[in-house]
Amino acid sequence: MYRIGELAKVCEVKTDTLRFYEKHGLLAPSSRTESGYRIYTQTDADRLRFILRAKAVGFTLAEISELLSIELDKANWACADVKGLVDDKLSHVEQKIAELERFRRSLSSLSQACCGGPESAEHCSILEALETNCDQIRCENHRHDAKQTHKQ
Amino acid sequence: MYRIGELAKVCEVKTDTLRFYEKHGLLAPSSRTESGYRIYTQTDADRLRFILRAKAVGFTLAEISELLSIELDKANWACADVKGLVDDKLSHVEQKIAELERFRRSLSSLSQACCGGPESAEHCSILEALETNCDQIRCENHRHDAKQTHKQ
DNA sequence: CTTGACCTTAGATTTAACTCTAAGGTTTAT
DNA sequence: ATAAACCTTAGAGTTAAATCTAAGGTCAAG
Ligand SMILES: [Zn+2]
Ligand SMILES: [Zn+2]
Ligand SMILES: [Zn+2]
Ligand SMILES: [Zn+2]
Repeated sequence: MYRIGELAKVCEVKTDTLRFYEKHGLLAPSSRTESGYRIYTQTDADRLRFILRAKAVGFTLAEISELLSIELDKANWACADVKGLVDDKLSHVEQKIAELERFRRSLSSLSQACCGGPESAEHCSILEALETNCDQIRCENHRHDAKQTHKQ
Repeated sequence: MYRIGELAKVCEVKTDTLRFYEKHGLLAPSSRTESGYRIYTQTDADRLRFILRAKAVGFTLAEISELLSIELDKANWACADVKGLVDDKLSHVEQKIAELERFRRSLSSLSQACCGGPESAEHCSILEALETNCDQIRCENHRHDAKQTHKQ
């Protein structure tokens, strides 16, 4: 039996978070004291840990709600249903990774094209790429107009 | 010279977006008609394309504001400043990718541990992993209690 | 001269997951 | 018995980047 602050401490979340989960139907305390304080049982704590593990693999709270309703009524759901949720999430995550990979490659090209030195940005390859077309980044370092080479 | 709807069309954004960029200091039309309609010049259009290219490589609008203020006053900024913005963004993107990669690996393990069949989820490896510890996923397929093997 | 496409504004709504605030009641220890 | 720590509620604020709404003004064509 835990009060909200105790459960929050053992699970390393804030009391606000537990009230938020309750408001959103993810986790309600099994009972209340006469004065209205929330009382969580071990079962409640286990449910919270389920939620936190699901969060740790990337599920949103809406998805976790689905998982919890399956968890509470396993007999009426199939492995296919559970795996479906996981696979949907997996492909979503893979899509997001692909987008970020595109960002990473573009940024990396931009970075490599710029000397990063103390010279004026008037001829910075990064700015030039953004002015014209990011696909056409000249990956060799740009030259600043002065005859002197870049300071190292 | 474009009116808002024309510029929106050639750059494939919504008029709402252009008004939003104006409200947030990213792009203001060079003038207005007597009746208040926005008039964008070619320079304005170029600035919009700069913004859109920067978005395409992952910069937020706040970061794009910084880039734009450098772009408008290149002589007083160094390559180092520009490259710094790019490198900060790059490491941020890499961090985000790393997190999503952890999600991807966990989800992939979960997916592989589940038969995905029409059998009851009572012994689903995915749910068991979320109940106990996601790090200890048995990657061989679980067995359902019935003697019959899973339907293919 | 009216229809329809386009434009104006300010402000509300969306999404996700909290986080914070204000104003007050309860428990526990000293 | 009083102070500190804890609890309660409803509701507002945060972040990012739009997107939508309402109520109304402008302009070209037929
Ligand atoms: Zn340089
Ligand atoms: Zn440079
Ligand atoms: Zn199965
Ligand atoms: Zn399963």
